[in-house]
Amino acid sequence: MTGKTEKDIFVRFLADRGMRMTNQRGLILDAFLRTEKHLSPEELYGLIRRKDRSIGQATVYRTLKLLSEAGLAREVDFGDGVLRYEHSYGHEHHDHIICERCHRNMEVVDERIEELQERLAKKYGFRLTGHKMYLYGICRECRKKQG
Amino acid sequence: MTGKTEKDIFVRFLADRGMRMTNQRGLILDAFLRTEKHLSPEELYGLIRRKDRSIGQATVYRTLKLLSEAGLAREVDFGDGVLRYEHSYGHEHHDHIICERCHRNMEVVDERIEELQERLAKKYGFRLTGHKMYLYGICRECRKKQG
DNA sequence: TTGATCATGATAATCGTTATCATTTTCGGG
DNA sequence: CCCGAAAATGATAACGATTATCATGATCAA
Ligand SMILES: [Mn+2]
Ligand SMILES: [Mn+2]
Ligand SMILES: [Zn+2]
Ligand SMILES: [Zn+2]
Repeated sequence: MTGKTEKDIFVRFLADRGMRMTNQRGLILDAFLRTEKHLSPEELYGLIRRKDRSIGQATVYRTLKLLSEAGLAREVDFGDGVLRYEHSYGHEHHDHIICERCHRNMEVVDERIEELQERLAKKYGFRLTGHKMYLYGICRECRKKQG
Repeated sequence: MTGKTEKDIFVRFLADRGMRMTNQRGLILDAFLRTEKHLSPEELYGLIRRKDRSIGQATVYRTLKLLSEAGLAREVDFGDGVLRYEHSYGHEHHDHIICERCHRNMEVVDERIEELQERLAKKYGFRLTGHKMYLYGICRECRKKQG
């Protein structure tokens, strides 16, 4: 039952802060969970709009921010000026590799890199709290097509 | 004589594209080279303005973009919505570690990480063309001040 | 039921950046 | 030098993503 646990978490998160679960927040959470992609608020707004014409885009922005704080979503910044969100609950940390031609992207992890990042930070006197790593390249398919 | 070689490079870069070295471009390049910092266009604009009240900010934006293409500057995106530029000529690639409290930042490199990134990309069928890695943490000074 | 609180959607505002365009500067022949 | 094409500039408008504002509507607990 996808979404059951997540909805519970969200409801609790909201309650803890004196906020309410609403119809709109439910719709947005559902649509978000149903879509296994890195979604921009605009994209999600477009999806939901097809079901409910009355929803406002401000609410989508607001709710995605809330989902992030609740630990259900995670912000992803590919560096193209648009913020995207990915599932966070039950999805381990990972980094991304993005094709510069077709923008196809994959999720990758390398434990050795993670470990070395930790050490690197320590070496410079920092307590590491997080990191962003984006690899840019040309994917196999695009290389086949031309050079 | 800081700036001599860089100016030559810029002049040649411009000439190759049928563009001209101008007074403004010279001023901007000088101020950029004189400042050893990650500079936003606004900051640079502020600096130059103190010397020449007549300069336009559009010219600063335009020129920084040109300097990037000429290989003299490099864009840096700390993820706070402002694009910054750093020296590129004679400055090897490096990554950054940023304090989330005071925004102090350091330049760091780990050859083992660079190597592993290369392999990771290959493993997923990508030819790596570049990467962005930003480590976020709390610096020593900030940890001393409070927790 | 009823007021207090919270959420919503439309819209204005913000902010960094880019586009537009009239004006100025530059440059290479005459 | 002087000219006209080409390029550059600066003021300003426009842009796109996001956030703030605010009047209206929904929800809650007593
Ligand atoms: Mn992802
Ligand atoms: Mn740097
Ligand atoms: Zn591709
Ligand atoms: Zn600090």
